[in-house]
Amino acid sequence: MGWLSHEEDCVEMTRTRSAPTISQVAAAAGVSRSSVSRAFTNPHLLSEETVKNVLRIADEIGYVPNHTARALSTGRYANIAIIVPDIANPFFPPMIKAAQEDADNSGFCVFLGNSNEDPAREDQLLARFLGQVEGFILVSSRLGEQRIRHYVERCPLVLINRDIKGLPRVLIDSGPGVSEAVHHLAELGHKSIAYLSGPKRSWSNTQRLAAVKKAGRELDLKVSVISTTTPSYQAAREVSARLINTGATAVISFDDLTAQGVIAGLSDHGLVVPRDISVVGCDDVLDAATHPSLTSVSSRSAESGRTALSILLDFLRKGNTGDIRFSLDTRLVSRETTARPRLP
Amino acid sequence: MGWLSHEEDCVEMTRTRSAPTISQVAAAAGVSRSSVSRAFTNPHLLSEETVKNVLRIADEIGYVPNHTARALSTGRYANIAIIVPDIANPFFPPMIKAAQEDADNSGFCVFLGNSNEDPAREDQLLARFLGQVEGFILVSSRLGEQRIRHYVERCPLVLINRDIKGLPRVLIDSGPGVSEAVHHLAELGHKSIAYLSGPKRSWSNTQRLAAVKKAGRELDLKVSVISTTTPSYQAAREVSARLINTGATAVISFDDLTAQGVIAGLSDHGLVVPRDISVVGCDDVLDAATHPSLTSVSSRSAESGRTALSILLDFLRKGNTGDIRFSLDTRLVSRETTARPRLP
DNA sequence: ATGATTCATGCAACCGGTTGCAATGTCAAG
DNA sequence: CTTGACATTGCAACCGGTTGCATGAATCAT
Repeated sequence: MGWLSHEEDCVEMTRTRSAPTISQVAAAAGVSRSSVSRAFTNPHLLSEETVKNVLRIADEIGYVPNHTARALSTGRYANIAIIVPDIANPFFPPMIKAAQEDADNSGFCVFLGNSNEDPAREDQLLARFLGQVEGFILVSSRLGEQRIRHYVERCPLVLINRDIKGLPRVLIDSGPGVSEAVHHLAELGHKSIAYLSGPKRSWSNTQRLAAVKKAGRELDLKVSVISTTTPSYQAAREVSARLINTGATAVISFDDLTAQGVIAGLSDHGLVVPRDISVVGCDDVLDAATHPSLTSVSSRSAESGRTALSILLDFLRKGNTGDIRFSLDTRLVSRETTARPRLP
Repeated sequence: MGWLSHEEDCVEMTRTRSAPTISQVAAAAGVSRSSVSRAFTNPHLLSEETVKNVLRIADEIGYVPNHTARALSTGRYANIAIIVPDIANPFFPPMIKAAQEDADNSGFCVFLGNSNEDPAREDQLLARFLGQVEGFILVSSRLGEQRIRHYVERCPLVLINRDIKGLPRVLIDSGPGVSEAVHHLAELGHKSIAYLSGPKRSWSNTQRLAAVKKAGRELDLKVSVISTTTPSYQAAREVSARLINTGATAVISFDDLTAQGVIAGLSDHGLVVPRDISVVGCDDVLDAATHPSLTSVSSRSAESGRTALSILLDFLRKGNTGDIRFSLDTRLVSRETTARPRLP
């Protein structure tokens, strides 16, 4: 490991040759800059011959229209930004990937911002992107509503998993899936379950907690709630004692990561999943790739990205608005971490 | 699920108010545009009083310098682009996250491109970003060497996991880590191990296979090689019978995903990891987040991102560099899926 | 032949900043 | 009282495109 220098064949990175400009093409082709411009953007305004000629020369010189200059004069940046709390959280990549792919197909480039769950950083990112994008997708934003509204005045913006009236938003509604999970547990014979809570201020957490409580009430189950400091694997692992003390025979955890933490924590106390305790995750980011494979509430993360992007592009094209609130429901994916409770 | 419209409180997204410009600030402050510009970029050229005054007025009006306009006139875009084959592959997000974070701290915005393993798409992305970035990080590029060199002439570029002479590149060398894994198994007392192979033509697979064989030879272990059709969880799960037939008491698998498949497959045959068979993964994308937590060869994906970024920024600041080939070695992260073999 | 249309192209202003250079003012040294 | 050095500020050109309007030529109807 280290820095190696090869003297042989030092092609290396030299100072970058500056790109050919529209003027150079114009000069070489013997036409005005306008004509070159039009050859690229409005060829129907020019004679076929001129267009062909200009394009040929441009190609020879290696000219490519400068995105930035074009953006400045037209105001159409052909860029959008996606800001997420944590790229490394497996919940987000499928979403980013889907949105990015669709943006790409519409000729848009996408900026990616990682707020690290920090509102100040998120704010800074927004500000930095503001002058060079046509729109934002803000995922699970931690930013205050006032700040968000501030940015909306300047630039179109679509929220994912944040519910603010009047702003276009896509919400993954854990309700149905979580409710289904509770029913699933009840059917297996569980009487007492626990919910391992995520970040207090998170919209998803609120949703999930409410759904667990509601379904628990309807089915006459005992529902205990356990909180962690942060929704991490380690934090979840460490609350297992409290979890066991509740007497619950099944746990629904805020997300898949914490669910895995729970499984490890239970194991630390000699308990085996699902024999001794059943565990359900949320988001289904692991597919079936763990053993035992995790029963989880599917999150449709990719679809949310696609949907948000299409709302954004629709707005950019048609100016259409209205109070858009798109809700994606979820369902339970039943796998190997849930089973009948042990007989007492 | 579906589109809901609330008539009440339709704040909605209205046509965007255009941002205040430098001229407006200049007028309001009674100074020239140059002075406003300098108040933001070279305050030391102005009297303290003027600076204070301009900034105050700018703040009142809500003026923020336009990134695009600035980029056009200075040529400093303060943007870079990262292009990866597949965002959803858990190997990449930590890398992207690390690079993005450092870029952020240096005032750079980052574009993210997803080539979907498709050279043509990758080429298109490069072209599209070209006019608005100061540099590229190209990860596991699938592009032909000629095309890459073509772009390097136009714009600084750093490669990750692609070895082209003369271009700055960061390579993750699985050799040491895999070798360490073999030693680890040998120390535990294993005499016969297996390598579950990944894609035949993959550079990483070749490297890993070679390292296993070499270390096995040195330590006088029996090494069996098992191939799968594709390196998926399911495929790995399905070869467990063949695996068991080799008589190996430990397996090193191409990556973490297939390692998990192996664990599940062994379980299908009533074997428990690590009691009956030890398993080692590669890339360490799961952290400790599974149970039992996976012993794996760390890939240092985040570090590779950080390193590539710092090479790029160094170049942007200081200019010329030599032929940089930065190699990151790997090491074994020993966790819970490896143990002494059962006594025969 | 003539005025009206249409087509192809160029001119010049503009997008919103930055920056080299010149102009003006201030102050201290000679 | 000059003179020169230095600090402040404005002027105007420039970055690389786009686009409304004007121009001139060719086509067409009358």
